[in-house]
Amino acid sequence: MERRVRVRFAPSPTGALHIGGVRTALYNYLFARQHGGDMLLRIEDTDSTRFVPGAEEYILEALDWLGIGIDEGLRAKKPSNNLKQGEASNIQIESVGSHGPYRQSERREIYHQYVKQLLDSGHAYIAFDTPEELDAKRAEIPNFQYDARTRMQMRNSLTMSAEEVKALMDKGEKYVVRFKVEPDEDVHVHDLIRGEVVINSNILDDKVLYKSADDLPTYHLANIVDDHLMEISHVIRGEEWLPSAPLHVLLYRAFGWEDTMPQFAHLPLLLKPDGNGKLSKRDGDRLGFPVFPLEFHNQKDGTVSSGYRESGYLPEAVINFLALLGWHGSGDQEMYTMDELIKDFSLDRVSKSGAKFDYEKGKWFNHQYLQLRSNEELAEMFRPVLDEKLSTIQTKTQSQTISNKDAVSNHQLAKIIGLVKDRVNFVPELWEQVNFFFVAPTEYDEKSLKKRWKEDSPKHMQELLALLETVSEEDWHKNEEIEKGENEKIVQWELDKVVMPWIAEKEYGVGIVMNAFRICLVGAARGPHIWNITDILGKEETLRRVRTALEKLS
RNA sequence: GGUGCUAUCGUCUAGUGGCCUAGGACAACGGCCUCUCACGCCGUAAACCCCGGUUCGAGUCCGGGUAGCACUACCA
Repeated sequence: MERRVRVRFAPSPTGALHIGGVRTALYNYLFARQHGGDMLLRIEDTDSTRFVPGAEEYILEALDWLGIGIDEGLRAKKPSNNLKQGEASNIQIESVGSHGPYRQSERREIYHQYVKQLLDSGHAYIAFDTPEELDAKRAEIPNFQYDARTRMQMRNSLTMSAEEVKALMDKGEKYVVRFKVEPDEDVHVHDLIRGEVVINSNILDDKVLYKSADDLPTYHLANIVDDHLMEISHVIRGEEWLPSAPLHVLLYRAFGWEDTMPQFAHLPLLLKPDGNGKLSKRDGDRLGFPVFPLEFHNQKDGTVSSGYRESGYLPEAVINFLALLGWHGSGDQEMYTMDELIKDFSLDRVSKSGAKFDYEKGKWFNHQYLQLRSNEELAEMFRPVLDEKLSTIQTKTQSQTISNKDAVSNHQLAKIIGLVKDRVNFVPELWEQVNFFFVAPTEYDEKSLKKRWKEDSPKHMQELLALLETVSEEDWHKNEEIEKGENEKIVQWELDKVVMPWIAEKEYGVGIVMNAFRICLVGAARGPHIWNITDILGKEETLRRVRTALEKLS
């Protein structure tokens, strides 16, 4: 039977969406798109005590930012990519589709019906054991498990008369509904990634399916009922669910839904970069990289978690990076657009073993995608960073160290960024590369001075100053592209034609003069090509900086 | 403790019995380019967990060890 592909991402709103969860969402999305199916988003909020306000919005906004589209269920109503850092999310949530509601807390009545079905068919029973009683039992008996061996010693509807049970329920006694697992049976789970997994039912316990305390089912029941009702064809989720997959198979069987049971695929876990174990929020804090897509302000515990977006990551880089963590394409390709991923994705190319989170590679991906963005786009992204930096400097120094601050047009900024973008991994890092264009050096890098500022340098700079003063404003910026060899171009600057012959004639040495000049302009021996710098700075500012340096360094 | 999953360079991985003298990418290292720092380009180093078995032939199949991870809640 060819079934329409319908997959779901079903997070719990218990905080920020973990990067591992993002990858799960991505794989689901790629699978759905590839098969022309539906990607649903369902919120699994059956644990009312762990609900964190804002988490739902956060999840939807994160997926929206990354371009992981939702066809059905809950999704962000309008994209909001222009949030300032730290600003609370203001997204609207909309619900689309005919299989709703898509929040489990809004599906109580539906679950009642199915709990009753299991009770009536004898696949489940009511248990009155309190958490305290269970704790006592666990303390008393090592490895205690509520199952076929022990349930007849407990307080439940199997050991009590119907009248007793009814009396207790009428009295308002809290109870749970437990799944009655039949012993001595090998349960087979067919996993698309791992193949056949067999577990004996003896090791399964009688899982709680429903708790009367908050009138909500537990994950297991809600999950199976919803996946069935929502006609989910494939369940793609983290490996941590593999041990409970047999229970889920048993549930499908108990409901009589085995013929439409979804196919399972359990994804390998994302591991800590160092040592072992699952990647956690704390690893991010400890090792200094984000574990969440977006910055998150947890209203419940007051913590703030850094995000990829706020750290300067491009969504396409995060997607590419995540896609390759646990999956590999059919060839040696590393750079993938979302469309290419959709084409090439395949569950049987998902690896079985956990993947250590390699943050360095993530940086490399961002570098690659940054180069692909236009200078204008980058200028737009960098503008807020620049404004902030400049205003702090201005208030801090109280002095007018900022040259042409107000004159930085988008065009000019884009031009500057074009000179340096290939040396940064992140947009905010641009500042370290371009700061000298906006702020004249007030001090000079010691190491550079030691190596590049020689005894003769002041004399050289005096002469260079005199020479440069003779250059007309027009010639100052003049340059032309000339062919050099096969499809290689070189920019020939007019200033080069003026300065180089002078150096040659005086036999000063290009390196020593140019580096001293560079120190005057930049404050250190770094930066783009010198004539690009003089071009951006302009004649007046260039000469001013040389004079300043001469004063300070002579 | 029990159950399950997993096991190739430091890391992500390719590899589905001969194409493997084990390939690619990140990181590292070296060189080239060059007025500087980068980028880029070129190159180097770097791995089949162990022990058996099957086979003419094993990274690849099987068994056993070992190790790592996950699960073992009225959490998901």
